[in-house]
Amino acid sequence: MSTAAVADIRPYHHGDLRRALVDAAIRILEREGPSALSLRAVAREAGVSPAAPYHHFKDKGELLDAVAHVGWEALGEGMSAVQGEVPDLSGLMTEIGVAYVRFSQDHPALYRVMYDTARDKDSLPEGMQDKEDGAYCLVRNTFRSVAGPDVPDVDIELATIAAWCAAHGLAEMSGFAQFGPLKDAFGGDAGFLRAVLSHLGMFQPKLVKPT
Amino acid sequence: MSTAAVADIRPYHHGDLRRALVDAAIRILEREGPSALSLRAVAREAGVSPAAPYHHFKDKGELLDAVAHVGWEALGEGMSAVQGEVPDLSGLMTEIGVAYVRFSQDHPALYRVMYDTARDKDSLPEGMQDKEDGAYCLVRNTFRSVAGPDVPDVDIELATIAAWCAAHGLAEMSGFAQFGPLKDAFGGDAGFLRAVLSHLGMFQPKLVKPT
DNA sequence: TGTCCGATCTGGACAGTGCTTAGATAGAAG
DNA sequence: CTTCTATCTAAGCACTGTCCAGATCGGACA
Repeated sequence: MSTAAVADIRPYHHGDLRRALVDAAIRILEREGPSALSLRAVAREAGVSPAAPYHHFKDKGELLDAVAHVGWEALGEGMSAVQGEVPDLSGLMTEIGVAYVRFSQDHPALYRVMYDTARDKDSLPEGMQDKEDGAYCLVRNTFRSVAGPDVPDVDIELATIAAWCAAHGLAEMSGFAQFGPLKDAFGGDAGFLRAVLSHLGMFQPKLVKPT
Repeated sequence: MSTAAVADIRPYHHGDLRRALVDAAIRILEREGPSALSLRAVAREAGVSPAAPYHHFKDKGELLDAVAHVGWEALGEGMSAVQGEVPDLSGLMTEIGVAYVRFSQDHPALYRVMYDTARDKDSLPEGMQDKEDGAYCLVRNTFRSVAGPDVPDVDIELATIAAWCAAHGLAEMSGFAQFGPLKDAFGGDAGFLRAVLSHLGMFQPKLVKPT
């Protein structure tokens, strides 16, 4: 009878359940963390039977893949956003690193899923190196711009890998906020974070090509 | 009747079940990976009822803590072992980093558990900074030896954190071996690994105190 | 317009999980 | 030899991922 409700997203079979499930999963992730993310809970959150997801995803892993993909897109956008805000190229890499770690702090559960699903497949996350606008490409292109044209590609790739490893390690460690030396390091302004990043040679363009 | 069997570790109630459970867990971890590590599977592997572990560990998490602790001890030993093998202090940090990544490659499942159990507690892994011989202390002390006495403690700490983050990030990435640029990077000799480490300023003592 | 088809969703079931409780067992202490 | 206490088992609860038979409904085709 009340089919006229404003946002009663339940017209026929469900409209776009696949999308709704991914959204529901992210909602649970942000609200209760990764340990609460069961397939049944997602179905419950979306107001659907426990077996419904299986008509859109092969299994739970495939749902998580879709969730992770959304995460990679968001991370890529967050990293791209700082590009116009920094005047000198010298500080750009550092700010991209800050944006990366910030994302992992703002969406810790999502960030975890992004790497966990990839780990189960023994391959780098798909969304990470998507097309031209993937987050990985962004870093590599930035290195390419910062470095002179005389720097060979292999060094650019090496630098990108090193920077990515450092940022990822930093992001993981930032979760352990109670630890003495790391306390207050990742909260508030990113001063300490920038200090650690500056200790990592990769984020100083002059070190792109070490002797 | 056959109580005279050589290694029939089942004398009374079980002897030392706690230890046996941790060993069984690690065995499962190395054989089938983290996803197969259920408490019931551990009990099965140890030849004991599913409820038996609860007399030695509050819950599954506490068992994993014990497993992780064994892992941290092994990692610390692995990192310490290279100390006598490198003549110059300059290369020592790099070799410690290599030892760290190597451990994560040799025991990927155990390595994952070591960080996962810590993450649930929002604090750095306990075993990591144990006593004087913890792995973290080893790195800090090495930095202390490499750097001159004029380098303040805060910079040593900063360098240790940065190095740890970089090594951890590298260890995590080394699992994604299928990725183009990383392919062959972590296998065989550690040449590529050393190259990436050298790109990370932290592993070059001269960079301990950046301007 | 009416009928059927195929995609979508439900209800129920199965094995496996973490964990609890009540009771059995056996080593040690009296 | 009895008793006590730590250890272990059996049975069961709520939950999970996954599959299956059947219900439902939108759209295509007549």
